Amino acid sequence: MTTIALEAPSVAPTSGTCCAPLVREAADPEAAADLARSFKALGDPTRVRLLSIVAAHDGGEACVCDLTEPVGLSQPTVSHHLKILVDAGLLAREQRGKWAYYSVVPGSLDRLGALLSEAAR
Amino acid sequence: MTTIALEAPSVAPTSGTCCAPLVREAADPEAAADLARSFKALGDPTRVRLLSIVAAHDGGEACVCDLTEPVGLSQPTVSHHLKILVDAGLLAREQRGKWAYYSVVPGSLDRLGALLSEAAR
DNA sequence: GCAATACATCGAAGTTCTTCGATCTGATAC
DNA sequence: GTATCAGATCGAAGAACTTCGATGTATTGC
Repeated sequence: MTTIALEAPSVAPTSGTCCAPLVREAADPEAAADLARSFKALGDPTRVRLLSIVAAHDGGEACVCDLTEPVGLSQPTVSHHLKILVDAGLLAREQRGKWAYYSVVPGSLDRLGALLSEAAR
Repeated sequence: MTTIALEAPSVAPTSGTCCAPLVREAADPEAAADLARSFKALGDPTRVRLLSIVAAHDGGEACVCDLTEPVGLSQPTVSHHLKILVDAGLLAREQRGKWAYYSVVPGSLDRLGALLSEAAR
């Protein structure tokens, strides 16, 4: 029998749930919703690119003005996507002066990846 | 500098791309779209639950009739979600008699998880 | 104080997604 | 053959998402 314990994100700052089963018996709806929220944040090409660009940027951080041109979208749209990534716990935002610096939350992608790999066993 | 090579899914049956960078320099749009497609399939609570239930089911497979009641949705809706999971390369479909049996594609979740974990380094 | 810059927030328009009932396709059984 | 059952496919209705220009909010600089 496939007994796979997939932890809930805990990636999301607001998420209190932890260690909920994904593929144990029948993944309770709440844990499934938590997981889906995290994956939905990665389910848009623009957001994957933003994550990528931020991670590859000097110092591992970038401000909005660094990001609008590479993805070819307006500033409000980029801000919107960044907010979604922050809410998902994948990016961190730090205001310094009039700039907002975004960086990848250490371990956040790793944690999501571990959930999937663990689920596959 | 954060130099993260994130391979393209290759999880999707139709996907020909492989070994595209996610967070190397600025994730090319095509690779980002490929990745986003895979994650979008996991970006819905119902689909996470379906995946979970299938994996936890006896023999690691289940037919549609086993799935409608647990998720509390109509048969067309469940079929629709299953198709999305199959298209994403996460589930396999096998017709036996008048039943269609769905099972988790071995290694598919693992592969996605590895992409994320690798991207986190 | 005022002007300018960086960014967030606010509608609104267009698109996509989720869901359903109704219908169609195959396979089994008679 | 016909009836029945499992499941896919087909619109359609409603919700959610993506995107934008316009506006609001801080912060810097004069």
